Amino acid sequence: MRADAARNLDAVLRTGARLLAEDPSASMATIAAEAGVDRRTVYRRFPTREALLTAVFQAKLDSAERVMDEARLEEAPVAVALHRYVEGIVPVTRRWPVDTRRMMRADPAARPRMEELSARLDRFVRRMIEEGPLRTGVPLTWARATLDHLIDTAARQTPALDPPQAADLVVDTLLNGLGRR
Amino acid sequence: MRADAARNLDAVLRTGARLLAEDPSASMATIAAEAGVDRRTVYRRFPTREALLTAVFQAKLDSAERVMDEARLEEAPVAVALHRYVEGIVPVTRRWPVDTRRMMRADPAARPRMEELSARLDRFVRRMIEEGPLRTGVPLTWARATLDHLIDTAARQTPALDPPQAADLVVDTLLNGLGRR
DNA sequence: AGTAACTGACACAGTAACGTGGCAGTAAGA
DNA sequence: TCTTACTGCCACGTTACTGTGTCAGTTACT
Repeated sequence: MRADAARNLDAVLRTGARLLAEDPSASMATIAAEAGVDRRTVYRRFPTREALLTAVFQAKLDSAERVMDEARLEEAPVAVALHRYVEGIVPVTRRWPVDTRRMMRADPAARPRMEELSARLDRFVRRMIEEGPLRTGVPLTWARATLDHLIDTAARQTPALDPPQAADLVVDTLLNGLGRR
Repeated sequence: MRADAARNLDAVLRTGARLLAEDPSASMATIAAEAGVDRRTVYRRFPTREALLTAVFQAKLDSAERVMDEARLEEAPVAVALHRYVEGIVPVTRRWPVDTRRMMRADPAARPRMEELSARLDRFVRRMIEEGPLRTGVPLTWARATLDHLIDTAARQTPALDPPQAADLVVDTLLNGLGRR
């Protein structure tokens, strides 16, 4: 692929992710314009609107998977893996702000992969409960949802924080809450 | 207004809220069908699609405002007000699951009212920091966002929990986190 | 039981987005 | 410098949704 083509492809993907995140019904024309590219160029890379969505989701899933691998969710000590995962996933959320739930509805084909990642995270959370960091009584689904939302909040609401700082904040809030100790 | 008309109106509003929450581009035809009502009937109550959106938002804002009043956010002891607010707002979130952020974009006219409620909640969170429950160092925006998201999670992910239980969970997680103590 | 309000069904024009075809111009890379 | 991959632009048919008109039929309330 030629260099300019690759540049355009990347611009479309990223712009698409951004616009679709804040308005899922953003038109192909709008995305193309915002990416500084002709509408026809978008259609050349992605035959249908759905294909573009799929590509965006794939990109997000790829990144998330890589982060999980590098955090060594399955083997590393939980405390270490947790911090590393959050630190890695925050930039991914910022770069691909598309909503995961909507993603699954819009592209059923991505579901199995999505659920694989989700299950992996669930196993990690269970490990956090069993091996110490998390209280024993806490329901797995609640812990999981809380972790997801804290990450989301840190990624979106506090763009000023760099990933390590954001990870500190998330982990501390998850473990200790915001109350006086 | 006749009784059947009121029933239909309510059905349309609630169905609209539900469908629009999971797909902001849900068509009037879909909403009408799901509410068991003719498309024309919806248009009789709400001249435009936007009018329906506005009505849904108004309904949510009305409920939220009432909850804040009843929780006496400004006067009651913070611990009491917090629990009462969460307990009251969880059913509101469940009944009107529309996303607040998207709401503001879709209906700029609702913005001032929305921001008034938001500011009220911000003042309450500040009071929580000053008067004890929350740690002193915690940034207001982070505390606020965390509270909002915990409420959201409890309302959506754990439909089995009744409002008091959900409030217990939210408050405990907010103050103490999920870590071992 | 009678009246007025309300509803459902079909039909219609207007608009916006999707996806496609063709072609001249431009810029990357040998 | 030359080839060719790539782009921008205009035009077109198709589909889906919005919003409106009409009217006969039904249902709530007096």
